Amino acid sequence: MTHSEENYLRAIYHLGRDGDGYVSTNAIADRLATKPSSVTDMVKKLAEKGLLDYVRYQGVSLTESGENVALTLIRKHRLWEVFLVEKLHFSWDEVHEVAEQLEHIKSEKLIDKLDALLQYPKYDPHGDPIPDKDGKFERREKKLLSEMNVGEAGICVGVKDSSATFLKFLDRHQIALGNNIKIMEREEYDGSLTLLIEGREISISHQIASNLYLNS
Amino acid sequence: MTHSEENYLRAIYHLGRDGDGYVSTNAIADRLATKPSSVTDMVKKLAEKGLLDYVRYQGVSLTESGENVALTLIRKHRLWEVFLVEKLHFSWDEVHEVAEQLEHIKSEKLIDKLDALLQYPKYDPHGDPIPDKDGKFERREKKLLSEMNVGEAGICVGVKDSSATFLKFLDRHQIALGNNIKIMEREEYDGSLTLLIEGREISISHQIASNLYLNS
DNA sequence: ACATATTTTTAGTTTTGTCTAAAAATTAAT
DNA sequence: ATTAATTTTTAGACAAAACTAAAAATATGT
Repeated sequence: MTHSEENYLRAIYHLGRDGDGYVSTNAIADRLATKPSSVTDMVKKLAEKGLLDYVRYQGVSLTESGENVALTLIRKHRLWEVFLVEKLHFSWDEVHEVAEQLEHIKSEKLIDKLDALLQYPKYDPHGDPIPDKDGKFERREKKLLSEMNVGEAGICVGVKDSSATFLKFLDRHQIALGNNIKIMEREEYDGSLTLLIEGREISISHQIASNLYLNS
Repeated sequence: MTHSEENYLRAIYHLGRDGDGYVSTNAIADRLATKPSSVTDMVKKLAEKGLLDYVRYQGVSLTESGENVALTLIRKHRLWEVFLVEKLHFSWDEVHEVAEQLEHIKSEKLIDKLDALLQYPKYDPHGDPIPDKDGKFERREKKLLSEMNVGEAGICVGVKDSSATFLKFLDRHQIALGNNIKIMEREEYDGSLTLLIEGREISISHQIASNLYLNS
């Protein structure tokens, strides 16, 4: 399994999550910043290896073994992210890039020991669940802040967009996972919300609200 | 800088250490388990980039910038080895393989933070010195056990051979870095030694003795 | 339904790092 | 010193993963 093949599988897994499972060539190309023709080539190779189901002009979906590989990668990626934040004091907007490299290190023992060092975390720094050795993970109940009603409250448990720009925005506005958030008001005109976060009152746009998850 | 290029530079650094600095094509090929013709190609490329001095049919030596790259890699490799032993409880014979992968991770911040987490160690688990950010390291005074005289004593500070087989041998015979060792007797016939290690008496062959360093 | 637009695939290149086989240079031996 | 052995380099090929440009299939709009 090469780095490149692994990157494809992880991308296809993520793209399949928010869809019916079938992923288009263009979608993969976009996500990996590559050309559709390159995707076609790679997708054929992965299908050969039994990691993908592929029908020409239709798209691909992960086979069971493909999904297993993807879940192992995601496990590694997210464990490394926890390590970087907890042990090396990286901020949550800096970890993705480095974890993307670390996830390709091949050593089962390494990842199991790392898991133990971190005391078997269930969620990464962005609130995403970490699969266990068998690829199982808790699918936590959560809902988008933008879809909640005035008066409701909850704990911030995740972000939908985990780009560095968004995460830095949250830092600047002192919004963090674990914060207690209550919706005080919704502006009809633009959908912006007034929130009570850990005692402070703050106003955020609809765009921001649609990228924050609260528990439910 | 690709993984492969980095591997060549590190290999050339190590081969240059125990020699006059000039390294032969075959020596590199052997160390990297590749063919001499491949080495010639790569060596040309690295010379193009100003990392090596290369004269056809003569061999190569690192330029200053080549040596800097090599020292950075060695720094990363050895820091990761310390991490694996200290934090993840790997044994010293298991770390090399994994560190060989980890040393290629590109993130200056990562390595500085790791250095801090480990409290700026000066030596790796095999007693080899860890270069600092500027590539400087202490060249510790040490001598081979095989070259010491009966009656002399010292602390075990390093191994010359750091292959897994040798390290496991030392484990089995309870010989570890930091141990106090005194030479009790030398057998003239085969050069084997009787040692007093931390109170225990033990006999080792010349081969073993010529791969153990004591301080001096 | 038909023409047009979009998506996907094919065909043919490129780059990187490797290889084999053969040629050239260097080193060793008698 | 000339031949033989070894080392190193060249030349040509290959696999992986990407690309461009053009062709084929699918989807869309009126």
